[in-house]
Amino acid sequence: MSPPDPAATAAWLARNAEDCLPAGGLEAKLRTDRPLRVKLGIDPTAPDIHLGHTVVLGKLREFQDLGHTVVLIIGDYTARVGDPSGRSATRPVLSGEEIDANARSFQDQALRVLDAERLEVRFNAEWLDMAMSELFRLLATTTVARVTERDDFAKRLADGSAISMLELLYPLLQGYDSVAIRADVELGGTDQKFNLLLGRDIQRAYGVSEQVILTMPILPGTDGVRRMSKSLGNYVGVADPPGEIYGKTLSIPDTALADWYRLLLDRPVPAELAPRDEKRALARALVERYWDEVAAAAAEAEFDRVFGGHGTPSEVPEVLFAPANGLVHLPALLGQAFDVSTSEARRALAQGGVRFDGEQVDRGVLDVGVDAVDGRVLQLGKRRFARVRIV
RNA sequence: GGCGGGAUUCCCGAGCGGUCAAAGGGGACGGACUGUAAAUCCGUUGGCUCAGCCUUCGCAGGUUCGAAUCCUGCUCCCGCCA
Repeated sequence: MSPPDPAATAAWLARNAEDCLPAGGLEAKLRTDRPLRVKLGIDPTAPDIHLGHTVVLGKLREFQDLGHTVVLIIGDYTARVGDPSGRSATRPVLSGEEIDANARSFQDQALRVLDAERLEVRFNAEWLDMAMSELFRLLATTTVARVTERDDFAKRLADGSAISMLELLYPLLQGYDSVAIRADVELGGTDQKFNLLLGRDIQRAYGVSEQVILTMPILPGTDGVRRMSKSLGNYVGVADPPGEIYGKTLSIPDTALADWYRLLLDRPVPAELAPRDEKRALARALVERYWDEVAAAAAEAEFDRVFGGHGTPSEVPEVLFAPANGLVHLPALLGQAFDVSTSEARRALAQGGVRFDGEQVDRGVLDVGVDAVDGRVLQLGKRRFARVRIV
């Protein structure tokens, strides 16, 4: 990338970003002709990295490849305090060990996208565990009106729902991170726009050079509607096995295809492909990225066999079953094989959702002879398989 | 400090003494269909020794033949006025 032209480089970096503010800011930073410090804050409560994260991580990687330094901030201090934003159950306070383990796991996975060179990992307990006098100084940098401008705060305020003090504080703490590490650029999803901008104000108040903010669009999850997130269960993890990445990708609605192509592969949907192949190509590309070509081809072949050809997977777990007086009680067998309740198993049977070697069990049948099941592949629905071994 | 609102099955949310395992939506699951784990349509969605039985409606008691629904006391949450 030499000799780099700052204007062109800035435009290239911002090409698929939602916002890059202030205008001309990134170009000016690049003109300083030194490695920039590019910040991303992460929350160590949910350690698994999914494709949604990779949109931002991929952008960080571009900065790295241009010679800049990525500073990953692990929000260990804030996690230790616990976020009371509603339903305390969803956000348990984590112990130090858990946070450390999560942070490590996050780093491992992040390295599937990031370059270990030019990477600095910092924990914000390093500077946030401050004296109260210093906290006061931080709090004095901003007003309530300023913070409650934030979209979601404004909305909640308007309809009379709860906002905790700590939530109000979060943007300030995040902004202080930027002061502490002297961030030149901070990345985030579009939902972070307010916090990132506030970071600039706080940096200014501390007499530090203000960061440029760059926000990336939010990747829709496998449901095609809501943002990809672990808690919504609509995510594809970068550490998922090839078959999972492939299958989950094929399950996205067609309407999400364009976003996935643009945000994950940085290219438009190939116009020459048939609708079905557009998605298969995407799924293959993603498996290749996190595994390799061999795994991608294998995942596709496996998928075609199991779902297209209604075959059984090449590898299925085995379940050992001890029949009572020569008969196999199917609800019991299903419960043992797939950890479903008896009632659930009965329902599946009543709905024709149980098969042996692909052959549907007649509805209403609850018991079968040993010979009818031993060594055969039991299937529940489309996705759960187990080879039965009578003992 | 005062006043008011609320806690329901995975989630949201109806219910206001029996017809309630509890409407509706979401999600999930199953079936059909198909180019896919897409879309669409249909069905299911507390547990069990399953035409019956058992356990659920914040917690603990009480009233009643009978309570998610009424009363009392707790616990927690939320808003408003100071």
